Amino acid sequence: MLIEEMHPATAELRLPKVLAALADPARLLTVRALHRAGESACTRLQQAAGLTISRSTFSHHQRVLREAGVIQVRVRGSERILSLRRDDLDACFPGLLDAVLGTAPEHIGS
Amino acid sequence: MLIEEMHPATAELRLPKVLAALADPARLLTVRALHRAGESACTRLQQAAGLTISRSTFSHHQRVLREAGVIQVRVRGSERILSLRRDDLDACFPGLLDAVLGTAPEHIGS
DNA sequence: CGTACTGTTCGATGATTATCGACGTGTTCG
DNA sequence: CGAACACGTCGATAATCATCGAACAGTACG
Repeated sequence: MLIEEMHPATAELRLPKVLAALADPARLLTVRALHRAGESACTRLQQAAGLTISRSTFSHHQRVLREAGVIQVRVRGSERILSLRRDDLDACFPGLLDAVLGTAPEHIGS
Repeated sequence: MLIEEMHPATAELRLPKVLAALADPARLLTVRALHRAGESACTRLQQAAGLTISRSTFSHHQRVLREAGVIQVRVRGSERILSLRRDDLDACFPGLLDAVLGTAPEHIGS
């Protein structure tokens, strides 16, 4: 059974949903790691982000980011390659992603 | 009984907490209305933001914004005057507030 | 003092969410 | 084909959260 990967159109992006997606520490680290890596498969990205959560939890976070329009997923073989929707985010929320990516580490952690 | 109003220091501001505070539609509208008004008391601000929620709920939102470091509260007579902590936010998260305030209305609503 | 106004605090409640393990599905490779 | 790998989905659980009304506290004003 092929399940269509949900990717909201650019015009459908909503700020509260994007902010909620970025507000979770695990997802925020994921996005920042994804920015450094350019693009990456799930397991590799989870390691790059330094997340020790279970795979099912990471899958959940990946879904939240995708449904908010923050990341994009494409399939390559048995892997899912994740990448930032940089252009779409910049078009809808100019400066937001840059602000999130540019924030100093001391203002990220607890 | 004087209750100390909780205002985190600038160095204590954390991005996930700020994003979570801004992620709620009511709070997002509040912040944007506060930007337009400059500063405002609770009831007036709630009206300016077009929020039809109860006063206790608005009080809750105001607390979340304050504890995240997004807004500032000072007492004037029987009123509480709310204002944005613009300089502190700009210092910790350059461009973030501008992005949130500058987002077009069609990407705010549902 | 008593009334009106402004706003907070206190449960209570229903909704959302982060997390996990178990299982299923598609892919690659021997 | 069969094993190993990469992920997603399901159901459950515990925690967090948005919301409300009722009660409370401080201020202004007659």
